Amino acid sequence: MIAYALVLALFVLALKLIDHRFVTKDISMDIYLGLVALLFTVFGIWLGLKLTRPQVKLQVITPPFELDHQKLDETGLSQRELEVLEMMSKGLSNQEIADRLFISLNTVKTHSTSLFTKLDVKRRTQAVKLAKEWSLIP
Amino acid sequence: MIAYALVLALFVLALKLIDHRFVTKDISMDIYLGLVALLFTVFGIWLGLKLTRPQVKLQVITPPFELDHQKLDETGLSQRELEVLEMMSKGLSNQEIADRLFISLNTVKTHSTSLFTKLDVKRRTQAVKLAKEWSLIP
DNA sequence: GTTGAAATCACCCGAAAGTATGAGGCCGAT
DNA sequence: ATCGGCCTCATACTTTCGGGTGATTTCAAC
Repeated sequence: MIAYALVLALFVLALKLIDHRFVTKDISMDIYLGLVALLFTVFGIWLGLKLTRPQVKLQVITPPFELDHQKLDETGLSQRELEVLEMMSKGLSNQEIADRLFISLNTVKTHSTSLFTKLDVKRRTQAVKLAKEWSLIP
Repeated sequence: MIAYALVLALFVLALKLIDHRFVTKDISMDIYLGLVALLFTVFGIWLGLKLTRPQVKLQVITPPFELDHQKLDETGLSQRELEVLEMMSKGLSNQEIADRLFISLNTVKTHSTSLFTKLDVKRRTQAVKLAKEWSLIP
């Protein structure tokens, strides 16, 4: 605030100086006006930048997850398989997944096996890693 | 460019209009100057914003991984345990980790067990998930 | 010079994960 | 109507994981 007031005062001072110099030398009104306009345009640009720059904060944004349908189609994963995969990524065991999905442990194993085949991996940790890289899961 | 020229022309026109109106009415020079200054300050602000805004591109930056030493100390993980954890996150089996680290499978198991205890998790998938959230691994 | 943390390894055992194979029901497409 | 994919489940088997326990060595710190 004080800084802005000071700068403004300086400008006004400059204005007055130019005023006197030009008026005494009887130079055309248009040129004088042009100078003033130019001066305050520059001032405006400076002011605008000063006011908006701090607002542009550098911050790391975590982009919201969005499923890559294209990649999903490529893998050929079914809905159920994707669900199981997602739960794996949350660190759940096969039994916990079975319980949450109201299906048997064996069925979860079947899904996981076929899911591993489609992703061409051998372990759930690999599957999760790959699925994240391919934006199949958050 | 053309747009800017047009806007500038408009401003000059407005200036002239004000000029005529005020001069004919014989209003004080200071007020006239003040108005001009204000007008061009606003113009400057607008111009400055127009020119700089497009430069501020919205882009998602993947921040380079940096280990959170603070969190690492909190967990009390040893160097070897961290290594094992990192390899787990790459989807490697205990045997593969043992081979890459030139240690026995049993030793890897020991490390993983103590690592699970320190992170308070039960499975490697949970450990990997947590470690990522805590910036212990990329 | 003891103490303690870290790293190494071993053995056992049960639990979980993963493989192989088969099978039944459902549904949409040819 | 039959064919294929999906979902479901089962049995049997192998492999991997993880817990428990104990031991040795090294190395730095007190």
